[in-house]
Amino acid sequence: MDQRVKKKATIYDLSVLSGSSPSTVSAVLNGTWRKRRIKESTAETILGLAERHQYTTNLQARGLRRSRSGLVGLMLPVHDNRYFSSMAQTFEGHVRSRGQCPVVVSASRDPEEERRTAETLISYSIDQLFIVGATDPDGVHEICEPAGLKHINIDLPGAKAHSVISDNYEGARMLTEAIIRHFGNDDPLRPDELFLFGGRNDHASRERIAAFHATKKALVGADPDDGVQSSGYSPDITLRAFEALYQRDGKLPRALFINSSINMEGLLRFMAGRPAEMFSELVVGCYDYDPFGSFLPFPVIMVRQNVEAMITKAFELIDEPTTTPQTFLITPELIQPRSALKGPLDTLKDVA
Amino acid sequence: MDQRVKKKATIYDLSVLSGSSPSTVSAVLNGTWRKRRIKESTAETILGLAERHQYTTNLQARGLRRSRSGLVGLMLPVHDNRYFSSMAQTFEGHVRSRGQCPVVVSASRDPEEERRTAETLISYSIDQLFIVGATDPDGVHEICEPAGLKHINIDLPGAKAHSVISDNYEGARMLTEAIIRHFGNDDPLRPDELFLFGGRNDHASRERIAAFHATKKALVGADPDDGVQSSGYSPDITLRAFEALYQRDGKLPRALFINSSINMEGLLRFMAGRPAEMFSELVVGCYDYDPFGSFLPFPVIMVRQNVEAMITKAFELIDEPTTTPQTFLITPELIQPRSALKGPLDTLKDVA
DNA sequence: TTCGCTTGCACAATCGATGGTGCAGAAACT
DNA sequence: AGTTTCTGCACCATCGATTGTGCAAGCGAA
Repeated sequence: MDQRVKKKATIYDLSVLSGSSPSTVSAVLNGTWRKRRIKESTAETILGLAERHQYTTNLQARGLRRSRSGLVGLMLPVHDNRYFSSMAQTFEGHVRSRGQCPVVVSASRDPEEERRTAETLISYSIDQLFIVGATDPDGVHEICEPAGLKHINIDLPGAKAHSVISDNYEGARMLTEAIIRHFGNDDPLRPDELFLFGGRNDHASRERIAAFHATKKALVGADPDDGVQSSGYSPDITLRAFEALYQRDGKLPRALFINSSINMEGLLRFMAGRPAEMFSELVVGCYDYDPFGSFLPFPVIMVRQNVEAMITKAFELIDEPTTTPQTFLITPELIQPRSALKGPLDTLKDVA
Repeated sequence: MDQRVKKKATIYDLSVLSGSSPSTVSAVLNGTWRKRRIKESTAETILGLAERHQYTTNLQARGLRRSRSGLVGLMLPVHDNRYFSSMAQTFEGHVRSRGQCPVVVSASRDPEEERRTAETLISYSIDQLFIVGATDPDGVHEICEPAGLKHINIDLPGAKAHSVISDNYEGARMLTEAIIRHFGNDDPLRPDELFLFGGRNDHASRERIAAFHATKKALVGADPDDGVQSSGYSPDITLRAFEALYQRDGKLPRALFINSSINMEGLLRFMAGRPAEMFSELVVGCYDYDPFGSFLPFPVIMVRQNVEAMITKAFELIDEPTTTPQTFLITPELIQPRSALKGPLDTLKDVA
């Protein structure tokens, strides 16, 4: 009856067992049997057999035939970061609720890796690809386009496909303003007391830096050229930038605008081994939200990008017929220090 | 020459173009052509054509034929957590270096979802499955086994397949001891001043709770029954547990053992809106490492599970012929407060 | 009784790649 | 020259599911 170490049952096995043809079995199992005018009793027989023999569809075969796979891809720069991991979590929920299978991979912010990854995913006939924070979105587009793969950019925009991104300018404006206002009028911040760290030459960083400049200039009157220290998206490079500045000035500035939580880890590395008092006067604004980061011993104002809204919008767009590429801005949210917000995990049920 | 919107080139297309048979083309493209005694010049011709026409292998077709896919699966409870996201990051590195394609999915700590997910992955003929923190590892095993899918448990052990897990007892022992010793002899901790929060009825929690009990009893002399508050792996349930305790005692205990970083987020929620001073005397031990968590305004001693070692060991084991299931313990590391450790992201190259 | 429609299903091609087998023609050997 | 051994490749079945098409049996109507 049951086949222990045997291979998995196929429609051909069930065909023999049921006395029906493989095509009938197939129709019954994939739900198209009414359309094919299969008798109810036949269907029941086959479904019973399928159950008993633990039949499961070979999705590679189906995918080959249909040239779709039911897989939906999410390409991240990295996993190990709360912004991107919450993206993955949210994405999974959406894909699952559509009855498809989420596949999350990271491409390390490497344009070459991004293209290779896209190619691999295409080879598996994934149905859609969500490209998050790609270094070279248009390069990926060039891979997806000829393959007829629907794709959309998230977090960093491309010119060849729709993009859903944070309103980085507005977010950085809010954040810069909040940092400055945090000092009040008694002891206002001077231009050389607020620095920006992190980011590289991508759209998000450029927007944020522009907003930083403009807002700083508007509110504290000036912004010296050395106020921005690009240090990539690397904790260690950021650490070295802090060390260099500290070396130069003999102290840290009173206020920091940190371009991402990854760069913020550079600050942590700078803090490690140094006395806590050294940071007691510090005020930090961080473009990204991390619940633990929000409770550091000094005020950390954060910007939470609206991941849920971005993913939702992306799903809306990706199904639409292709039009000329547009970029959609999603306004992020300013988060006051010491805030523990709900996240995608909160929708999961849990038992104590 | 090039086919714009056309479908992707197949070996049949190249077969026509090159004048060779499909099987020859196939052999050339998958590298087995020397074994098949294909002339070098023939191979070159075909490779040239493949290049020119942007041929890429249809991996679903290959997978169907070979009944393997080149996909390696990682099943996580959730993405949005530094422990699991670092697991994903590390895993990806390993899989990539083996020339395969990582697929990361989460199953929400739901036994049913875990089994469904495994089944889906099997339907895609994934080659191996790494099962992380599964609620019901043996249930997943029952799915993998008949399908002939190599699998291994990580983080939470199963009885039916090899498991690689943290030495939870030792980790919790170290952590409990470190918490207690943190108070020194001047003002030693009393039994009713140290509570454990979080966890559920799984192997890891049981071990940790056992070590907590034993160590606490050994070092502070006793451990009242109410010293352990299971609150699942949910921030909100943990929050409510804190609130209940606070309600009861009118204050927080001086020391907390928190079972995971997810539960730690429950503490953050408790902190939100309450004055920082309320926590100035608190000492926390957290079983999990989160770089931001390490720098909270009170001492947070953390346990970092050795993800790299666990993944490495798991890869070693999964290739070996199946023997009787064994559990391998990987010793975690005690992390002093205010430590910013390197993680899997540090191996990535970055540009400023 | 015969025509025509419906019901219920079987047949067979197809998706793209793989790999066992077989077979010409050339080269080597007797 | 005849036989054996390589070379170099073509042929074809196969993986499992899908789907357009065809067709026999059943049934009602004329």
